[in-house]
Amino acid sequence: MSSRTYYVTTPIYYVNDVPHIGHAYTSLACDVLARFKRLDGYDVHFLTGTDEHGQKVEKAAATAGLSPQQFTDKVSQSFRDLVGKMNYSPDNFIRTTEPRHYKSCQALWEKLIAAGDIYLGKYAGWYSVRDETYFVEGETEVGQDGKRRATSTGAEVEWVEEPSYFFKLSAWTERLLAFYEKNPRFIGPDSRRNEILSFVKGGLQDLSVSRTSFSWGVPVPGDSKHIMYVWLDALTNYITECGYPDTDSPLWKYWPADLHMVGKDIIRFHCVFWPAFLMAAGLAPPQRVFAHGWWTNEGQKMSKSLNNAIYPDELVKTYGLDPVRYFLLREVPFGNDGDFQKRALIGRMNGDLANAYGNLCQRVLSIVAKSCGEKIPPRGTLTEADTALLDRAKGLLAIVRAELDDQAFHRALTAIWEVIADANRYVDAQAPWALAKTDPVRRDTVLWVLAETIRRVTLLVQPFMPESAAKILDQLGVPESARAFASFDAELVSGTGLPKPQGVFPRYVEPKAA
RNA sequence: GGGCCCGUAGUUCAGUGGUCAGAACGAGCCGCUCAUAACGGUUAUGUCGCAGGUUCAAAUCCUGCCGGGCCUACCA
Repeated sequence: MSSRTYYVTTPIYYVNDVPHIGHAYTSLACDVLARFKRLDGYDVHFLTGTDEHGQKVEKAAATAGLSPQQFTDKVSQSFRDLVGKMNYSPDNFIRTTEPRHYKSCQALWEKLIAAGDIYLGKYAGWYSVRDETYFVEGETEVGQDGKRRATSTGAEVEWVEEPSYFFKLSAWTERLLAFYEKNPRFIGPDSRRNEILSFVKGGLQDLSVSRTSFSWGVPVPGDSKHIMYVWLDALTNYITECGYPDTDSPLWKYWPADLHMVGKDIIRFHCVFWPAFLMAAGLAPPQRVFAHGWWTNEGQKMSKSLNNAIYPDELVKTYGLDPVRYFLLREVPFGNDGDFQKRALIGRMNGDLANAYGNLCQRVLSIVAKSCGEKIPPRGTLTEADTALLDRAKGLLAIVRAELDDQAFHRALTAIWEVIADANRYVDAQAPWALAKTDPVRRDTVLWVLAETIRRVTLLVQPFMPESAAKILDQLGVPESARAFASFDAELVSGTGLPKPQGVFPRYVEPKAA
């Protein structure tokens, strides 16, 4: 294994929800990076899992007539199932209810206590019984009747105080700003970085990191009335996985993580609280946190009341797995919000996959099958047009590598598809079907150049569409041992026997309206 | 209220001072026939949100306005 490690994580998903397209999207992005880095020779660790503590879970379990543990066992499984359905390749699936995680959280807690960054205080605020939540003063207003209510929900609130441990976040403002300054790539995209910066510059308040109002959580060491704040608990999963507190663990080599992929809603926890916790405990913060955007459904926000959430299994069933994977990362600049449109998905599926890429493979491979004895044709002298196309294909690896290091999936794919378009132009310009009669030697060379171009393109497609890419590489006679990027420059060998070509990307035809 | 971002062809977007403002998809026309009726060539479409200003020169910088989005702490 390579000494270059790459540790990428999804957020751990909160089990009070069934997996929808948002979860699928985050994990997909991580999966593509993990697969790419493995092919590129890194020692990769890809982690996903579920966050299983908190009041909502405790309540939902009670409603379902289950113990919290039974309840989370059940819901956690639906996220585990998503891994298979979407063909993700995590190295592990962590759950915050695992004993090793309790140990890790408590060890971190004790470190923070020892460092003087956690103290016992009082948590006070405007509590709404109906909403079961606290509001800060600014989120409430006093009505005509003299009663104070939460502005957002309209529920009456009362002043409540409870003992709570606090993390001295206020003391970290300057150190965090210095950290962001020194690590300009810590937060992506830039728009989010700006938001975090202005948030932190506004000054930080101490953070309540324990609760006494419910019990489904990690107990605070030495004070069993308290359980840990779910975010302190949840974030810690990233180091639990690496063996914390045992820094001699074989997995500790992966820390600090190269990338925490998150949705834009949880960026603050990852970019402010998490590095502060880690630095306070004397641990290195992650290298980078990237926040992607949200999907809307045909222009509308997805919500429970509209009942318009998009579920990955339904998409996969209708359109196939790889087209969905491709669409999600190609359609929208990663980091922006995106609108999910059926029409757009079908357009990508038919235009980019079936017509451009699939048909390119098919038209080339079928001539090879018919005219070259089902073998990789011999390669003759290369013309300028040949080397021009081959050079563009060769250059793709460096481009895709750079784009993916910026999480610019859409740009990586655009670059690959430009070469596919070049290849289609090249087919028309060279017209191998005409060369069959006039110059079969030249025809063979043209076909070799095309097959070789498809090989390079397809190696790079692997992380995005693993199954489809594998089928194409099979049809090109590329052995599995030659599919990592170490073999990127190992050109096709003339004379290699080939199987019968078969279409890999079917066109999508709308079923007759019911 | 404060802060950040956006408004460019039918659609999605690229373009941060300087050739006639670009791409993709969609549309029209032409070509090809190897291929999943796929592929290639070509044409057309824009008061670059509005109004001022700076400059030899602005989609690109500044100001104001209109429209839209996001952030503004313990509820994941």
